[in-house]
Amino acid sequence: MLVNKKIISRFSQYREVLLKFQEMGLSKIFSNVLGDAVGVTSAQVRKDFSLHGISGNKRGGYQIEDLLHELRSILGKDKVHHVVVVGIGNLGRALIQYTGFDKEGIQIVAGFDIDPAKVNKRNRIPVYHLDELNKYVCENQIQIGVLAVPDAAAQSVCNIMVDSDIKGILNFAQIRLIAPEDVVINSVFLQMELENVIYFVNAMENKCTRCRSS
Amino acid sequence: MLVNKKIISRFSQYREVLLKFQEMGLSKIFSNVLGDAVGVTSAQVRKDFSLHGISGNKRGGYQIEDLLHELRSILGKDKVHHVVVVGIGNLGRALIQYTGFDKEGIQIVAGFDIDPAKVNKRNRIPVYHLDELNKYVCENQIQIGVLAVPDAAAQSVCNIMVDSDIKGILNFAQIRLIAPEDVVINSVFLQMELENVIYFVNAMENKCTRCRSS
DNA sequence: TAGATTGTTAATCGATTAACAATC
DNA sequence: TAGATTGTTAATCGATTAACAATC
Repeated sequence: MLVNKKIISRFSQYREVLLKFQEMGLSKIFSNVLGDAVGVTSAQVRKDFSLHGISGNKRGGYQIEDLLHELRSILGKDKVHHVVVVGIGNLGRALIQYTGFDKEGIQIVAGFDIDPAKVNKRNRIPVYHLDELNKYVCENQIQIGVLAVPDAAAQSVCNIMVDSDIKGILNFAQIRLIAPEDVVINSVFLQMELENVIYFVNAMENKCTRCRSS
Repeated sequence: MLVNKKIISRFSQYREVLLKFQEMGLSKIFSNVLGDAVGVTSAQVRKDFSLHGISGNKRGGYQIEDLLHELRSILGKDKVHHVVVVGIGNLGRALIQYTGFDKEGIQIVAGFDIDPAKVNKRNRIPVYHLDELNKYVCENQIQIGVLAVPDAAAQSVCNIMVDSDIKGILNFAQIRLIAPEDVVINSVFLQMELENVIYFVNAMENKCTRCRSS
């Protein structure tokens, strides 16, 4: 499934800004103000909203409360989302220990690993053996999973997750996962992100050298 | 600085595929074969290469060795890049413990934290106090840093990094960092990536419900 | 009403792709 | 030479933006 990350990232930002405006006591907002705050044009704001069936008043702009209500539901913040983390290596452990997701309605409820030594059911967030994933996911109706296993194991673990009826995977392995059409896969390639920085630092350096010498 | 992530991610993939082809004993490759392997058109491949001054032979395709040589230098793999990690929380610790970067010429050489309790100079990768960042970066001519501190501290730590003459930052804090034009900033918003998955799983579910009911 | 803002259509922009002349 | 592939130009596509009619 192909995802348009940009629009959802804009919605996240609209929401953040609107929450701040609301805190400041404002009740309505115009597309150009919101656009400025987020760094997009007013047309973009209006189009984003209109495509999602959100309408304002021709004269009075948009009601912040209405917008936030719609954004809550668009972004799925109207319910708590339970997430499992599969692969309790350094990254997986970091994710289950991070407590910042909770306030955004994302709750990491369990970890899974193939290594029995990592199993620990008495943690704040329990870690189970991978064999228990299917049962746990079914019983707790989990839809979202984070995949943080080594590259070599990623596809087979992905298959297990898909079989367990997980519908969305945030993948940290450096491979393109293959999954059915109806499963959402979003991959974060950390090494590539770092390589990106290196590439552009290099590129910039070369440009400057050229500038100086010319 | 605005980065075109797509092209560099394609270059990374070209490189991976070419390494495999080379291992299989091939010495030349056509744009359509490489394109197929990476999932892009042959025109894309040729354009990417020609824009970077890489040329092939009208009849004989591209020499794999030449391509790899160019890609090495484009991707900065012709030298080892030293990277520091600032902020040794869960994520920062995961990054300095991860050993997979090394084989790609990326070497994490030190961590920094404001908490004296996290300082430990006898680790495989030593952790110093943030106050020592400036000195360390100058002495070791570090250009690249990973920023993994809490959101509230991110901008001020970013400033410290920029002052120390770090030229590229991989940022994990959920804020838009402000930095001089000549500093490359690449941000990974993990929470947003997870929200993305949630959004599209929701969207897909609604679509299916609608399909079924209609 | 006059003025201002939305909602939407048409124009623009950038990136990708198709097509084909050049040429090995 | 005939055939095949590059390198590049023109066409296409999707996303963003400008512009403006509708209307509060």
